Amino acid sequence: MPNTLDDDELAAYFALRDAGSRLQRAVTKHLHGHGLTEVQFSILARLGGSEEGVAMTELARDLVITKSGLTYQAGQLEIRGLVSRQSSPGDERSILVHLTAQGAAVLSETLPSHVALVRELFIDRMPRQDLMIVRDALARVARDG
Amino acid sequence: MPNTLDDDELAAYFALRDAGSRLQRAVTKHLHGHGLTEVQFSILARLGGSEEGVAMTELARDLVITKSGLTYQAGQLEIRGLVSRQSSPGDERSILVHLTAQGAAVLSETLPSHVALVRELFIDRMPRQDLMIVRDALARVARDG
DNA sequence: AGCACATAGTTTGAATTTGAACAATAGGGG
DNA sequence: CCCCTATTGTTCAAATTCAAACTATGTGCT
Repeated sequence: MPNTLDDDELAAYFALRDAGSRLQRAVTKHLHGHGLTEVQFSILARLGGSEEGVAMTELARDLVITKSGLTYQAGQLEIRGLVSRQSSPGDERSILVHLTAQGAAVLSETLPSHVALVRELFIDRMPRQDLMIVRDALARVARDG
Repeated sequence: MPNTLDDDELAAYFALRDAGSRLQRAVTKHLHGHGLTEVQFSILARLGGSEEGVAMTELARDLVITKSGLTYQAGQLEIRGLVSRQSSPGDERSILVHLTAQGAAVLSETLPSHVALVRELFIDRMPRQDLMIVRDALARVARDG
């Protein structure tokens, strides 16, 4: 394991970092047109798949953001009426975050064009076979264990 | 081009976003131990390959950050004596940023373990053949033109 | 029960990032 | 040369992010 990267390795590393940056930038710009930051959208998207609500800590872990950052953004979304927070029946410390009807409406307004953008910038730029390899390869990156 | 993503496509999208997040998080943590933010490190790394200096706008474009953000971080690095700024001989508007000797020292202290980390978390987690596919596929993501 | 430790979420203040407005220089056409 | 527009970099205020300290609740052990 030498402490240098050859040209191919360096190119792969930069490709990953640049692809992530460029895609994030494009997505951020698109979401801004819908009045959402990327973090806010990812919160709504994650809540969209859960009728029972999601606890703050789990939400922060899933979205790879800090707990304090989530507290701030959950507060912003709550002010706008897109999510609600209620303490968990089982654990008095835990707060379950839910999508409100209004939040669900914003999500379904935003999701189709978000998906179209992801398809245009990422999915449709490579053959399906390569996409599968990328999926499996990236799933192992920086994964614990 | 439907406005939904099938399971494979969704998995690939999340794999890219999550891989980027996890790798960034690990890299950020490592660099913090060397007294650098990721943006600061990327500035030093980019300057490391250029003896003539790099203009602010070009630097911001290469690193996919805003110009004002770069102004701030270049100022931080200049205060610490790691970079210097001087107006370009050719264009009076342009500012060329250079690595100082001290900046080069910090870079060469940090780079080997950074590279080792990238190798451990990314490069060494997939066969070389897949790495090449990932490199080529990601190079096309969200690329203009 | 009582104590120690772990976990959930918030608060706080500082650092960073952003977008818009701004000042200065460059370049092209009349 | 003069105007018009584009480009370069900075400044400013506001928004966001972070890490550390903090409060409150759960869990296990004795």
